Amino acid sequence: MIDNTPLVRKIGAFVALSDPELSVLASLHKRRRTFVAGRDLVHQGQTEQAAYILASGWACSYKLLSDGQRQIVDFQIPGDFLGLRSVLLHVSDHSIEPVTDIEVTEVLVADLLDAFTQTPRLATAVLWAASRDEAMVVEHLVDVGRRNAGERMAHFLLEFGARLALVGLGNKDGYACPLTQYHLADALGLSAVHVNRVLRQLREAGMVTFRDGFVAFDDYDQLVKFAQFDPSYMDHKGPILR
Amino acid sequence: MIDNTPLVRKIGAFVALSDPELSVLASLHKRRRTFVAGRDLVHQGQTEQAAYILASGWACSYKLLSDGQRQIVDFQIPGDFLGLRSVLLHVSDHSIEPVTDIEVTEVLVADLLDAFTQTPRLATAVLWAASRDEAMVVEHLVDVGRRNAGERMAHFLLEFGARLALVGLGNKDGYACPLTQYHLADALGLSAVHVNRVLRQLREAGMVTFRDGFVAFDDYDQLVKFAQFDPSYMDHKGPILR
DNA sequence: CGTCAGATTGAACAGTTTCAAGCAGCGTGG
DNA sequence: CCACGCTGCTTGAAACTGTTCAATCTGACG
Repeated sequence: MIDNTPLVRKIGAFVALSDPELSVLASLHKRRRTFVAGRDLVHQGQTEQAAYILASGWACSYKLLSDGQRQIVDFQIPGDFLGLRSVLLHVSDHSIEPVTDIEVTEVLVADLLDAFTQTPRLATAVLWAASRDEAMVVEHLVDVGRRNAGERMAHFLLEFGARLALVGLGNKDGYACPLTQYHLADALGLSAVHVNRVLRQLREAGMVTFRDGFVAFDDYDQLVKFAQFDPSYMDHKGPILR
Repeated sequence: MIDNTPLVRKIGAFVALSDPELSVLASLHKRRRTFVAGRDLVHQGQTEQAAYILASGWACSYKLLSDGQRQIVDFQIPGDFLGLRSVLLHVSDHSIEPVTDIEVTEVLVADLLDAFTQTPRLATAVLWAASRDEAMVVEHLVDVGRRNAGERMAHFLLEFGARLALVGLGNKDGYACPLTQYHLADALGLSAVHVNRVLRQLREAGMVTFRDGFVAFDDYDQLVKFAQFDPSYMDHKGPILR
């Protein structure tokens, strides 16, 4: 391994990368930048921006309705792309807010597309990464469309635990979670008041406790059952492309 | 133009394709197959299946919960991929049901990935197509998470009109729509009963009429306003890659 | 010490679901 | 040719889930 950035770890899980491929990948990382929590990096409707790879911290992508409501589409954790879709579609269909202070590395689209020419397997890998992101949005849609508030919250907390576990930031006991109840409300399509009540119910039922920036799974198995959580769509058992 | 399949039309809207690229694209189309309405082509959890490109008819992709509820993630119309994500992730995270009888052409993943090696621009184009699909799922998520039943229905019908217009199957007067009220319910996260009521309200308000397999926009502008519909995320003004 | 973001709780209210019933159209088999 | 069963649509009433409004509380920070 030449490099061991979060992106390499993520993509390497799908495609077994050769040394030349690793160096092309490394050359994509341009400027390193930091953004402070709460100050949007990308605004809905913006054009001509760059994409980023999140190195540390949490961010979220969201859409604002004209009546002021917002829907958080997804949260990003280290190793995830920020704004890749925006850049490909040429206009950002969403905004991106750092949930915490974050560090990112900039990726210029032109460089990314050039890299595809040099190592087409990289294109496949990025397509895979995009598919995986889409799968998460899809699961989120199911959450919001067909689960009640309790199941929705439980499922969300479990899913995030699984995602964080993949990058070494959590396990079946729990994880550090910088989200506010307002973030949860906007992500789950609930009111902040109801989020608070639902969290209390789950806590009193002895399943999860979310407090002081930490999610603690008090009874993981019961929670999995309650949420009908099936992590199979997130499984990846080693490189698929050799 | 060597070829004029729905896929070429779709991808050509993003990448200006050269003749060699067109022929690689044409070589992807293998067996032509048909499936009857209601009989799933792909089942959740299935592995090792092929991807398809829809040539005629409508399909939908959905996820089933263990309690029997279902959430329709998206509907596919001619030119759309079926099961591309499943194939990349190696396991299908969803099922696919033909809404009408459909015709598809099979695409073998191996061929697709080979094609990327021969013409990397094709990889970019497919990545773009996947991003566009993801953008639609995202908008769907906003629908379900933050709009009430009336707005949700109105927005959905408008969005579909716009999508169909892109492939010449609809305009601002309306479009042929083979969906049942049950399909709408499962897509919008509502009960079938409520779908019926909401359709009545929209009809009585003089905005849209959905009857006998046809959506008629009675007052397009009013409906756009009511639904807070902003089609900018679907716009594409000619090839982005030259 | 005052302010502000975030969390918490209660009570009234609204939107949506569920249950129940009935109707229309259509294809099938007796 | 008609009765039957099935799918899809329609409507009303009761029940429930989640929202809104309003108030209070806490800890962090300047």
